[in-house]
Amino acid sequence: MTARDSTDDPVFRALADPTRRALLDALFERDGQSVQALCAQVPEMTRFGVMKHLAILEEANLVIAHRDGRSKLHFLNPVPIQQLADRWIGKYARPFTRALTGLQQQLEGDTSQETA
Amino acid sequence: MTARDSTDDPVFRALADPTRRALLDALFERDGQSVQALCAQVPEMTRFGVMKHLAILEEANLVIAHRDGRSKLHFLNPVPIQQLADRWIGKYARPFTRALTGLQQQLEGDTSQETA
DNA sequence: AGGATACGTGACCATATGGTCACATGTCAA
DNA sequence: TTGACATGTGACCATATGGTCACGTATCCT
Repeated sequence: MTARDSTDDPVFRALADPTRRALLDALFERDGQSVQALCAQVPEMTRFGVMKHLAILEEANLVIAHRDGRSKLHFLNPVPIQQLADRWIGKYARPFTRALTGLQQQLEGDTSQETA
Repeated sequence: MTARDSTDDPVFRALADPTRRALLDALFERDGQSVQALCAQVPEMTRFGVMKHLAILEEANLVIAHRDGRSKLHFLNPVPIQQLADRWIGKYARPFTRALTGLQQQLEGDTSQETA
């Protein structure tokens, strides 16, 4: 339920491809790269493939780009990943917290675990 | 580079589907559910579809399952998500840290930003 | 102006993916 | 031991996805 109508679905999907993650890594190393510069870092693929991946990253708002003269510069936007970490991954990546909330629920007499 | 030969690619791919995330959520709410119980929480899909998704989650090690009599019980395994958070997402979800390292590089006279 | 450079678009193809079904297997309980 | 129940398998199909290409447009430099 919470996961299906979530707005960060495009982010999850964008991150699912290793080439796209490689592009993010490249931008992490050096921000504001052009299409060409990014192509050079993914040599096993043509420019068109890279451009498609960049478009997907842009749609997921993971990359922000603007033209500068005849080249287009790409900048990494960490905000969606931040949000993912905050409102989804953190939920699973904190079994510690989870154990605590579970304990707290028991102490407070919460019986939601028993329904169905 | 770092992202492409990464071993948590199956985890990323598994998380890319909203149905799969919904299944994880369901297991988060109540652990150790059978296929049937999980099917009941994804009513828009047949049992076979759910089983396929569960298989993918198992392959990604996000779900651990074992048979119990004539039913198969599924348990959430948060470890892969933990690792994802630790060695990938945290890198982007800490612009604070990043700003600091960037500043440090500048202070140390690091010129890697200028190459190409 | 004119050529070289850099990016954009649409068509196109192969394959991966999501989903369903008929059928088979294993398990419990009367 | 029979039947109902719960899961497993393989084939199968439609579409989404990843990738390439021919061609077009915008920009810079001389």
